[in-house]
Amino acid sequence: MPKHDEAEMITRYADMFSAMGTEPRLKIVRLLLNAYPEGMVVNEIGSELEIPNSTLSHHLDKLKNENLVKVRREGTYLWYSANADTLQELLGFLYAECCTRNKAVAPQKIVCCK
Amino acid sequence: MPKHDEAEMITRYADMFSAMGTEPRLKIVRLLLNAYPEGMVVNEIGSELEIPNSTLSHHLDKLKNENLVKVRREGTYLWYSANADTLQELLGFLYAECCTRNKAVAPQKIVCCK
DNA sequence: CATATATTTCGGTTATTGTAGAAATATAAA
DNA sequence: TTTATATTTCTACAATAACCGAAATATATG
Repeated sequence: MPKHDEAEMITRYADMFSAMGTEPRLKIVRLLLNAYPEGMVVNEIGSELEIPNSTLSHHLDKLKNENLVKVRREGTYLWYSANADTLQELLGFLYAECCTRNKAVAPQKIVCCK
Repeated sequence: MPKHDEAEMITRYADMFSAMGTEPRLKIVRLLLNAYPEGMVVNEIGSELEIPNSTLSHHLDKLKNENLVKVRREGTYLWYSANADTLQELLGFLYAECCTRNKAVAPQKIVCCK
């Protein structure tokens, strides 16, 4: 991989981790994974997690910027859902770093026997 | 799981993600995974990544606080190494969220065929 | 003990982020 | 068009975090 591409890659994954690196946002992602693949309406997320509208909108925006969630409009409502492709990338990155590229963690400790 | 334990768990994983959620720190973790299990001396990390001493010390402290790295002293030198147990936990958490507890991502997309 | 090297702590600045009330926009329905 | 509901944007503030030079501390060695 060319050097600047790798640098961009690191930046991108760092930004993804950062987006998940806050209690409210990690809760949002978990909630949306539970509701996968349909997702949830903003208002439902907000009342479930007790986050004010403007704050929630800000967090959703951050997650959307990192492609960790998707949005679709259905009439008046915006449905947010987890973006499985990006989560797969993130998980794949971490797995590769820990288990493949280096042998720090044994794959079977992740995949089975838990 | 009792409710407050789950809340603490979320906070803990959010903090871990946050610790990895910065370009210099993600680079440090990658570097230490490459050097696993021996690890690297602070100065070597700093010159490899071109991070000033005081800044590096600050980042290492954050990673240490989240147990993502370990330190041991050997004479004058401090050897930092990746903490495989914690990385395994983090990877396991993400895997469980995406692949087990919910079925957003298929396990085989992570483990093989990459 | 004096000196040298490794690493952290201190101090301060700047930048970023989380938070949320109030106002604005978007869509639907009456 | 008016009204109602959903969601975002605006604005501002407080808190946190990144950054790094300089000074302090720790350990080894002459």
